[in-house]
Amino acid sequence: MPKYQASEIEKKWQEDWEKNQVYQTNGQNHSKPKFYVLDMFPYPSGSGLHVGHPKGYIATDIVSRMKRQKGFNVLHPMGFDAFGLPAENFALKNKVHPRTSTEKNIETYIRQLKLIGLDYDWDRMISTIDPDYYKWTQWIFIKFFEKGLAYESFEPINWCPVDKTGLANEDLENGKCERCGSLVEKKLMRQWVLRITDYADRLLEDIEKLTDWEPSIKEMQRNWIGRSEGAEVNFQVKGFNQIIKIFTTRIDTIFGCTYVVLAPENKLIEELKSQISNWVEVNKYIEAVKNKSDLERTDLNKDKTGIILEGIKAINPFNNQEVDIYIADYVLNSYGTGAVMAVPAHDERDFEFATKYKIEIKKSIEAENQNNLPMTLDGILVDSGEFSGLKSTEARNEMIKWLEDRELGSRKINYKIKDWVFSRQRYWGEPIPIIHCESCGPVAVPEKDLPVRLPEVDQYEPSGTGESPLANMTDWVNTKCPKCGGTGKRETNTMPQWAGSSWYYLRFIDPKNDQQLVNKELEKFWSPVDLYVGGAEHATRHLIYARFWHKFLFDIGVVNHDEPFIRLHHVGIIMGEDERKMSKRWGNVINPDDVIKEFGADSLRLYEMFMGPFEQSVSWNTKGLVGIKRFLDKVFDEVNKVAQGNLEFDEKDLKKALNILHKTIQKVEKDIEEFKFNTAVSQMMIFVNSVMTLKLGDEARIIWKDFLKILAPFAPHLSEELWHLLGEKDFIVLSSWPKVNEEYLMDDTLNIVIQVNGKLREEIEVDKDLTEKEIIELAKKQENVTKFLDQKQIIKEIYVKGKLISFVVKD
RNA sequence: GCUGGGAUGGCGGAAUUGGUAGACGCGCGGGACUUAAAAUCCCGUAUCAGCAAUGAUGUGAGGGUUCGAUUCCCUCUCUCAGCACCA
Repeated sequence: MPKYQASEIEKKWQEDWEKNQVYQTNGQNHSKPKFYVLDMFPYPSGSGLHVGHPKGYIATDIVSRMKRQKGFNVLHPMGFDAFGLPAENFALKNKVHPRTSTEKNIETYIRQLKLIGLDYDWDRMISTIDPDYYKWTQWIFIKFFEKGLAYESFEPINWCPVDKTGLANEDLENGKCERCGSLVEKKLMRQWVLRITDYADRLLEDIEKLTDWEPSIKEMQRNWIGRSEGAEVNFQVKGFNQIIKIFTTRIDTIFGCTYVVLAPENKLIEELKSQISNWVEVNKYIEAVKNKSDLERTDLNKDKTGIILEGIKAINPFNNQEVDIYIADYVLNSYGTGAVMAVPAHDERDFEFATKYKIEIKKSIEAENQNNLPMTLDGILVDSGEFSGLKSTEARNEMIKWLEDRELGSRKINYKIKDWVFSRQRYWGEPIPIIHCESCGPVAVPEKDLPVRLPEVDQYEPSGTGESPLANMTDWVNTKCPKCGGTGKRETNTMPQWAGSSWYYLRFIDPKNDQQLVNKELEKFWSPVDLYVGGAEHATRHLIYARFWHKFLFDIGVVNHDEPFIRLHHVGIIMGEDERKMSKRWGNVINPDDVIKEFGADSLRLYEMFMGPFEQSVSWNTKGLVGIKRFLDKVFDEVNKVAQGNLEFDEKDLKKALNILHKTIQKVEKDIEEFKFNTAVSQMMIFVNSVMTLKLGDEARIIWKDFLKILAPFAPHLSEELWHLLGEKDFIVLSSWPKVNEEYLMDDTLNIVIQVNGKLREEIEVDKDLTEKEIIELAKKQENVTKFLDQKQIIKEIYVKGKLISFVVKD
């Protein structure tokens, strides 16, 4: 008998599949239903793939193969997100041009991915660094610019001193740079910003439409967008024209307001400067705050600090009471109006501050059994003038109406999400297609001049001055204004890593189109992406950005749907054998190439699916692979026996085999749909363990062929080999998925469990045609049941059809 | 602090309209084959008592609903992830 030689088999079929182009998507065939399944494309780092990376790719591969077998026109493409910091830093470190190193890395990735036997249509591969690709990234930017959604801003932004670039809010983790972990500084600089806040409401509301997304990811997005409903209230500065606008979600507590706080960066302070009698001290405080890092400022454990503005008072519009004005760094300038009304009795932060600075604490809400201050729950208003006695919820509506009638404020919704800081002071990114003209201001590069190619430079290290390395390229920078023909300078900032990935899924539909971003008819057929799989770390980054761009493209008529991804699954991380994240630093990285060499790609695929629930993180365990290899060995040996023929036959066994086969088809199909790959694999093991003991004669060929068809998405190479061994000429990967025959699913007998007072006492096997009455009578006769029924009164008999009988007895 | 998950044998994990807890795999114990080893095959494997039949206990802790709870409700502990002075 031959032995299962994975590497030979895999090489042979990979070459054969490629030669016959079995995985090429026919983009024009719209007669079959479509299925677009997509992996979050990787950025090709220098260290290549480790075994954790392909887990999600294997899952989508299995789904796409099953869908193909079920008659769908499948689109399953792969590409590379090749711009951005990691690629550039790798290149800097290794003293090569980023393009050279990136292209080399892409080659490595493709080689590794091909070894795994994934069914990508490589003809559609895209790379974000390809000028034919980033032409359209730039085109989208210009559309944003034309619609006023891309604008220049001069506000202070997050600046990473190590990576030497500005960052978006989404690029931070606990006040540190998500890439390199350095403390982020505030830096005042010119930057391009995308007005994502204009879409905040739609991004939030449409989460409801994403019924096939995991709830956890949706919740993260909701929190990130952070909508809060409240009111803006005008507090006039006594005796002056200036108005302090504050934002609050708890206007019902306003009669308890005893002071007002401005953020140290609030521009109003400069206007009030001349009225502030202790300006010297105040200015000192503001300077001190400026020198603090963001992390110091936002440290929750620290004491709250602030300073009173002497000489001025604010007036509470509801009761005309004069209250003190403070500045304090616990108020953020970047949220709401950068000013708050402080109600120490009903807000923890205000309470802490008021206690420290001995400010009056005035109660205006009462709730049952809540006597301790601060009391932050809703309740009944007290000492609140005409609003006393109202419930908080009612009061909020009434009081906003009151304000609006008098034009002293209005209903207001605020979001935590900030506009997207979109420029990077780095070399390796898409140039922002803008020309600055002395007379016209910033002007978009005309569409016919796209792409604006990233020039080749010798020095691409970041300058650290806030200028992009491109600024030194005078030949490139100096140009003509497309509008007036006068002298112009090119924008030298580049786009962030996230730009290219915010729309790439559209390009796969029509990757070679140089006339438009995507053909609208093709887009209509293929969009949206039916299944999208990738890491959970993208929940509030890539996935929000991509939804934002997609909605914009929808608004300008480029796409036909307003959400890009119908169904989303996140893949759980594979940890090292030491239960730490796989990393060079820990020396626990496992390379798929090595695993494939030793066990074969099919074993790797099956093992990664069998390890545990798909979404959960699990540790790698090489011993676990042994079990999978044994399983595939068994399949190989059994089918070889079947191929040799001369097997014994038993009619009863055939019935059993058909029963287990069809149960397996049904379960595997359902499990793949539900992303429960681990139980699909166990079911296939159950099938093999039981069928290998049966006498099936020549019928075995039929049984095993059907089984190979459902094994094929998991272990395509082995299945293909054995399929041909059983005499088939066409490819199994193009065969049709077996249909479940209900007739074979029926069992002849039922196992009925008998309980007495809820305790399991006996199990009986009965004919499936017996009536309820007959089964109960039979149950009562069982020795181990009579034992417990004896001398007792049966007060209840419960029968769960086909499953269980429960007697309830009393002495 | 807020939000969302999770806790089941020695290990990874199964079990959903409340109905046989521990499927499948690893590991471990015993046996067969072998001069021997590996591989392979067979049997066993939650805990306690028992030769066994069987009985008792058992799904993070405590309570509740129910004939019956890993599953539903209440209280709590631990843990993972995301956000975090967002007014």
